[in-house]
Amino acid sequence: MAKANMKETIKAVSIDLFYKKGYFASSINDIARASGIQKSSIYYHYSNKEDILFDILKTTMIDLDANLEKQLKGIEDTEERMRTAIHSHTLFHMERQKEVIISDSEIRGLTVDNYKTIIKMRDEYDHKFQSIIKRGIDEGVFAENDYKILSYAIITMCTAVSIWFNPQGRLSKEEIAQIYTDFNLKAIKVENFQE
Amino acid sequence: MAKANMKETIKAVSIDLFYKKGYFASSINDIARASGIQKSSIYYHYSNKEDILFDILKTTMIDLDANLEKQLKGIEDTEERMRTAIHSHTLFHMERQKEVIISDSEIRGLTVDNYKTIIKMRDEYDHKFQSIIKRGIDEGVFAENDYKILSYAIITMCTAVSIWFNPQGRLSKEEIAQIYTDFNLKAIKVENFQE
DNA sequence: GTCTATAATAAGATAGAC
DNA sequence: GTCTATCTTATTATAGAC
Repeated sequence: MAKANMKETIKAVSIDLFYKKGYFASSINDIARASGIQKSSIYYHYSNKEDILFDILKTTMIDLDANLEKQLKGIEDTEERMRTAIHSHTLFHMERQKEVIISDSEIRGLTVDNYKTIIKMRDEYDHKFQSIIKRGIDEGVFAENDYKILSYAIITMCTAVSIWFNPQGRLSKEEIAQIYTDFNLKAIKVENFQE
Repeated sequence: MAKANMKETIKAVSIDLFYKKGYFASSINDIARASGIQKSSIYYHYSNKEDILFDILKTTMIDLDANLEKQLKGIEDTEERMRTAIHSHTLFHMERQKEVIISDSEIRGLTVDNYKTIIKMRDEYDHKFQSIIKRGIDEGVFAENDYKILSYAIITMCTAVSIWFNPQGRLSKEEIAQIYTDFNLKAIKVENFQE
């Protein structure tokens, strides 16, 4: 943590603190000390505490969405798009564990305008999952069901991997993402040869 | 909110505030004003702020577990036990929406001993799901898979219903619990007549 | 770009009267 | 069981020097 880019240092340190202690329990002083500067110096880089939180939440959402778009690019088949979306979402929530946990637990720390910005980005992201599920049901590859409820169910399950995932655990990120993808695909697909 | 039982009033008011604003963002003063008393009077009923949080988290875990045990009582068949466990867990997370959201987002507000108490209760509860899944796999009713990962996946999905559930929404609690139960059962069952 | 010093406020908690 | 008054400390944020 040299002084190469202090703003990035402050951000990285804040991600660490907000993840461990929570946003409200972390003070500007905590962030300053962990960054190796005085608390007043924080205000040269960020206009206030909320600004740091907003920066974290915004870049996380941008990266999450960019990640999804990149993975989906060129894939046409609906089932394959669903597999890819679930896999990419799950993997991201293990790769960026700290930031996504902050994103999910600290949105209340934002004032109205910033809050609306993040919620809007999130809604647009969620909508992409809903479109795929809806199309799958229309095409008859996915079983008839309430596509909104299905999207909430799948997204929240794959988001929550960030809560229990342990980088030192038995299974690799890739293995877990694969189990999650198979699990959800099996649950939404039409059953072919059944009773 | 009469003065029938001020301790219960304080608790109910705190559930409301912690749910809306978060534990750290809610002050003793906020709780006092919403309860209709002065902030010093809070300390007659609770020894400190954390004590209120702990009371909420503890009773929620006790009720959650009691609810599961009550529903499972007398059911022997593994698939039926799994259905019941998922259904009861999901329903509880809609019935007690505010408290479970606090439980999931504010455990960090507890000091070490209290934290350990809640985590232990939670682990014991989770273990009951793991046992059912493990037995189902051993019996050949559920598909071969990592039973721990499956338990995390299912529990976190059904827990997260509390985040998006809207009491004024299109579907009833019962309908949602049914969709969730069917979804997860389909995902873990062995496929019988497949390719 | 970072420092020291300080303002302004709000927090959790206690003492003691009624 | 609830009140008023107060202690102590921590917080976010700003002013101005270097």
